[in-house]
Amino acid sequence: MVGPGRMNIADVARAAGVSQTTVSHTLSGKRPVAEATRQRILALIEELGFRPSEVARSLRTQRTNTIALIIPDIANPFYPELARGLQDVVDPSQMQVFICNTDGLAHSEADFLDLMAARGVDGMVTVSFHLKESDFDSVTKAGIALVRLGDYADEGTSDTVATAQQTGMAEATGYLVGRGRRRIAFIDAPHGLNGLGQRFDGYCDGLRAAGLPLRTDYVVETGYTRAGGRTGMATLLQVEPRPDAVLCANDLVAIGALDVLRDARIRVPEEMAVVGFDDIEAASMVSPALTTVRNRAYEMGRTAGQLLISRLVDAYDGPKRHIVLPTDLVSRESA
Amino acid sequence: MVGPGRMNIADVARAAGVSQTTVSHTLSGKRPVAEATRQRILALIEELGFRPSEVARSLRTQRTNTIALIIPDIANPFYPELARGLQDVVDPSQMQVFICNTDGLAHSEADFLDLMAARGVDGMVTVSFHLKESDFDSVTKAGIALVRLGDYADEGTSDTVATAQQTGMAEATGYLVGRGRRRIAFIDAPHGLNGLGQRFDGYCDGLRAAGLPLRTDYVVETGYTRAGGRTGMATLLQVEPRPDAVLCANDLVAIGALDVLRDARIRVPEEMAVVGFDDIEAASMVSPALTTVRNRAYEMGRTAGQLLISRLVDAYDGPKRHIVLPTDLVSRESA
DNA sequence: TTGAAAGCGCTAACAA
DNA sequence: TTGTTAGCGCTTTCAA
Repeated sequence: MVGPGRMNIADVARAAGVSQTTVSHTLSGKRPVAEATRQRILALIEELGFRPSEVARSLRTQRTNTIALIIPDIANPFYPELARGLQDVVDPSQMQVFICNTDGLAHSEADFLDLMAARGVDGMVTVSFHLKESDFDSVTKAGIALVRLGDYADEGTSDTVATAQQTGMAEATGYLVGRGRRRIAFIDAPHGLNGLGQRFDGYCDGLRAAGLPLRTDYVVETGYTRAGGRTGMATLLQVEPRPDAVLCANDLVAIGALDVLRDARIRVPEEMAVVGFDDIEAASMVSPALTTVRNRAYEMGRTAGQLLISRLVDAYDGPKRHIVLPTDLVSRESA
Repeated sequence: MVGPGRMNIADVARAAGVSQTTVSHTLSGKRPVAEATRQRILALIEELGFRPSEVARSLRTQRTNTIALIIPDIANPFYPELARGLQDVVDPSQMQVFICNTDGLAHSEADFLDLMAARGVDGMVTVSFHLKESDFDSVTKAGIALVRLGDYADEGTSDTVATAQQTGMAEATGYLVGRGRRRIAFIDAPHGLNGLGQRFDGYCDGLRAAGLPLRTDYVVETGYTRAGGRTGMATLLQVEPRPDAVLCANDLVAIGALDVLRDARIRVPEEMAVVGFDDIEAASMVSPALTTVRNRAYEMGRTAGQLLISRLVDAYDGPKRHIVLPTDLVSRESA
């Protein structure tokens, strides 16, 4: 009540003339408390402004009601949506979310896994480029619920949420073919990382379905960024014959590509169709508005949260679940 | 080592044939440990994969090394940048950040303050619309370091970081006047909330400095969103004589305004100049690229983090600091 | 309907 | 250089 630290349950108990046990049960409702006592304690709690320490509670119960969201970068426009989806779903259970930015670094991804386990989070949601199945062993062994996001070959050992990226990109390719495009290029992001080849594979599928050849000079590999898109498009403009359409690894890349096309006064979509991937908020803001493959970030976050909640709150203990969210083509102006 | 829970410091001590104290000091370095013992313990820790429980440590030390970032909505493009700035600064001190979305609801703002205090966070960074000075009493009384973001009249009682919004908007107004605009409108967001009138005040200042009258039919009030910008601009297009420039409460609103202008085939900036506020990432992506007043989200986050670190790590205990970040006009195509 | 007491896993004062 | 022990603030078993 006074003193340096906050007031604790003992202070309340003393003031109410009962034991800590009774105060605890008044708060938790896990055992009946005489109505008069209950009211007295509640009034006192209100008056004193007492809130039990979550830290102490966590130590005792071995539950922290926290979740770690381990992602490359919250400032990348895809992830805030995802984070919000997760938070909205876990919020009613009074669970708080730690957000960890790995910047896609292998070292950092592994470190956060460790750090968050040491913090005693009840669950983790991860988007990782470098971690292998076995890197999660200590996490699952510690009883931490895990949901991995993205595409993984080794689906057996944790819940996963993925997007049908390959199908989505194949559809987008087909869409361009249907619009009469034949010289379809692809601006890709670095491969060799978890699940990132899927978009490229979808592009190949789409070409194959249309009986078009895969031209290696129509495929350029850059970064995930707008700057990458600029570089990639600049490169493609050197190729003869010039492509009449380009699929991009994500929207940021596509927006970079649009920059170059605008400067070069190449009309979109007449001379060059552009298709992105993700449907970040900015996709609808640029002009021409970006035609893109919708990758439901918010839905991914929600779904991951639901998988977590089912285990942490509803005590689901069945087999691992592997959810694949559909994409859909958002047809705007750029293609 | 086995059993249901994780291994603890006692397991390590037993395996090494020393006391917990020695293990603890080997980890913390707070007291010398014989080199041979130290090596043995370190090797054992490595081998067993032991990490001390942060929860137990927090209970003992009364420090959690966590910070709460309480904001309206992480999915609003201004806040991810801010969050990242904060995280980058506190990360080296091994501090983790809880992100809380209030959606600008008074109820929710107050709840998170309470909840995060109960979680024992060492610091808080808040962006609130509704909270008054006194609402933070229990937080500061609990010894939690506090940084409030935005503009406040009651600067005395916590560290604050603000943007020179009023000046920035006045400058933007002057910029338009300098370009020959005389019929300058303003699309505003709801007032009556902390600091939100500053942008409007800056607009008034700018008009006054140029000797232009404030026309009430040139000021429309909508929401903070792109949709709000659409509504606002649609309203302004009804006014006679039609404005030749419009300042917007933020970039999202400005982008909404651009939507309407594009549909109405009104040329920007020739027939109507548009200026936003914030310089979110999308501002440079739209076309015409948005001229806007830069509100350094990342810098705000960084600065807030530095203020926190100075108190939490460097034990600064001097007077409250009130930092005002300058804005600058980012001149692009829309004005 | 209530209380006493143990213990979650650490850290740090005190003792040797 | 190391160990013993108390205790952070709760929850929960056991007992009454």
